[in-house]
Amino acid sequence: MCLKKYFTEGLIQVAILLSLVGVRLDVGPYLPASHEMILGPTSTLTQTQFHNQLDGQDLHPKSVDLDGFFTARRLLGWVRSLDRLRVPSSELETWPVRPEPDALVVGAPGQPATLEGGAGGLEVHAGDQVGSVSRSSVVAGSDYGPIGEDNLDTMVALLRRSLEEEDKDEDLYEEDTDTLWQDQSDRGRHQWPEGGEEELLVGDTWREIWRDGGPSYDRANRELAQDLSDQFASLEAQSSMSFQECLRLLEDTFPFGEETEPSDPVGVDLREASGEDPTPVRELLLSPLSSHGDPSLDLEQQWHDILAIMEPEDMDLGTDVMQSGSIQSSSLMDPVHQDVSLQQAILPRSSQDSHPFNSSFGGSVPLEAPLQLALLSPSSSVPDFDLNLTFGPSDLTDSALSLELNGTVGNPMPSIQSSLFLEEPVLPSPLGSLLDDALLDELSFQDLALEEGFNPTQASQLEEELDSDSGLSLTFSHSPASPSGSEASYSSSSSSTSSDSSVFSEEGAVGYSSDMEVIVEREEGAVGGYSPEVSKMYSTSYQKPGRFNNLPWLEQVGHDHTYNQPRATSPRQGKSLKLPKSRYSKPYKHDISDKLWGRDERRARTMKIPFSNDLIVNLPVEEFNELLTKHRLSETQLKLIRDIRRRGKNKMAAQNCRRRKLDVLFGLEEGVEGLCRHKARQLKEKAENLRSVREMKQRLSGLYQEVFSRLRDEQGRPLPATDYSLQFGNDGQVLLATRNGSASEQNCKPHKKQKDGKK
DNA sequence: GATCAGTGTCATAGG
DNA sequence: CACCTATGACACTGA
Repeated sequence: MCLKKYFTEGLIQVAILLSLVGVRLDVGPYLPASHEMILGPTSTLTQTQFHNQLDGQDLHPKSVDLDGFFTARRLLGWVRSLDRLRVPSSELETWPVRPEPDALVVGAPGQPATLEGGAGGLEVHAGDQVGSVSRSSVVAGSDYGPIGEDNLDTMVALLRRSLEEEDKDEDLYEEDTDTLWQDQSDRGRHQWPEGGEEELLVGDTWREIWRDGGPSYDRANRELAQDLSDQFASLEAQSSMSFQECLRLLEDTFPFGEETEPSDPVGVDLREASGEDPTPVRELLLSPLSSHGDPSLDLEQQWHDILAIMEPEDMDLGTDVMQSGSIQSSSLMDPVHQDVSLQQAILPRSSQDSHPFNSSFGGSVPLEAPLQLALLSPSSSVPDFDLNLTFGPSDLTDSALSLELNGTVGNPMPSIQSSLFLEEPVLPSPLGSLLDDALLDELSFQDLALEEGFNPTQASQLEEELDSDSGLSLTFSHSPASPSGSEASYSSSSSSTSSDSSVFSEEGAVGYSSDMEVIVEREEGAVGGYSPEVSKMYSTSYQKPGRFNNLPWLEQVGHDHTYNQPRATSPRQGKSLKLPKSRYSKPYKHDISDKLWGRDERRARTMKIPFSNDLIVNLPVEEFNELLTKHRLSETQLKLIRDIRRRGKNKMAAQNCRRRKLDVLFGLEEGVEGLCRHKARQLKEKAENLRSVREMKQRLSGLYQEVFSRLRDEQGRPLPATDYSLQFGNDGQVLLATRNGSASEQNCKPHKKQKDGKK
């Protein structure tokens, strides 16, 4: 686990570095599944996983894993956000490196070692000790402005310092890794592509590293640090850098071809590192293609090596994808398409479960993947080796998460930009549209919206996770480590309820079974004992494709647990009414029976019932009776079977009932929303009408004044509007009335003519 | 320890 | 009348 963790951290560092150079990448597939990171590799067999659908972001807010969840979520989101992180080359130009003689923490003048919030854009922490390996983390924060030279200095120095400290622990580390290396080198040997004489030097170098084990690998790490320093130094030396140059730097960085003196304890003098010509050796060791051949081929090879570094166990996979041309060299070389996604290059994956934090960390991750490979499965967990670039993720801050908020040119789904990355929360529809209508109204319908109780804050709070899990649950009913709902509660409570947990008796069908049942279950679970012919016999009338009629302990595997998820097809999705965290969110016919077989399954096994509970519950009554008659069953068994059937059917009925309840509630909610929308529309209409009336009044007032200005009394003097008023008769006549109420017919017709003329 | 949501189960009504 | 479904009520469990 430690090594795995370190590998992940190293991967993060690689991601950071690649991103800093401007290469868009996504290392998501290489990270362990999020729930695995949080709960450990065995989490698929824990109940927490069952309830906390992390990939679906359905973690219960009361979960004790929440902290870890958010930490991992933040970290994962950050790393995946690197997919969108592209530092323009012009920004790289502003990264001069000034050599610092003292390696440790030499922040900017007057700044502490930790440069959080400093003028520079790099945040460097040193000396985080985890186990025996020192770690340092480099965090680029968009809020910090351009990366300052001092900070870069610090980072480079810390890189070296980190490796120095690592040397101190080298003995321990090597001792720990010797065995691993043996294993890894064996595996890695098989997975290196056979290139014969034409193999690139970088491949050879790494092959040696793999074969030689830890020491060489440490050297490689040191060389990597050395190279990084060199690259940063050369960045300083270059006043401008094209993307291709950045790529070349990247290529130079990752071959690890140099062989430093073992006696040189990592801490190569920074001046030397940032010296004038750090590259000759590396150039000598670079692959012939890299310097002479087709640059695209070379780049592919570099990626190939990077893949080998990152995922030696999946080397063949990377090779396959590489060969399939998923890395478009042309696009790599195209400055416009420089955001090459490592994920795209390596393996496509489904949009759902491979992006557990999709909705929270932006939709920039490619969603078009048609293929899902099993990189996230425990069996293909990250290799047990340490990249030794030991940037720690523990120092990642939220500010770092705000990296590259808007620079997502290649974002295929910008609309799903995470609220975490956006200043303004994305309003869910239809509230969002409602607000849109309101806010866009020139009559300041924001007030209206607020009056309606819709404000952006509330609306954003209504935002809800969209994901659902894969629909596949790995809850094994026979596994003691797979509590899986009621069975879990039962198992865990069986000891506490041992008082009434006597061995299955006549009342066993309704009572609680004992610990012995658990034992029986464990022992018999692998046996199953359901005669296949039974299933075959009744398969014509009762067929549930994909079910395991004769392997009841496998029935748990294929169950659809998406009932725990919000209704994906509902327009209510992502809205209020927090009620439905239940299975009733989808039609629940005969394909349920999730967790049905908790107690009853155990009882049935204890009583040696020769067919599955699935059959018992779901067979038509005729076939059910036929089934009973074809087996010699005791009264106790028959009673249990009938109880199982009754309970199973009632359970389904209850679930349907609850689902209907929720449907009613959802319908009401939708009705309320519709009424709200209607009300908003009406209010908007009303406001428009008021505006229209106001406008007409103004026009009328203007006309009124104009008419008055033309009126004259008998002496030809203008009539004061304060003394007279115009009144309009029903017949269209216009009367001039005095303010005291007495109207006069004075100048009636001329006035009318005037008025009409004005019209 | 209280509270809550989810779930299973029972009793009962009704189709 | 048997069977099934629906639903209220209650208990249990984990969070």
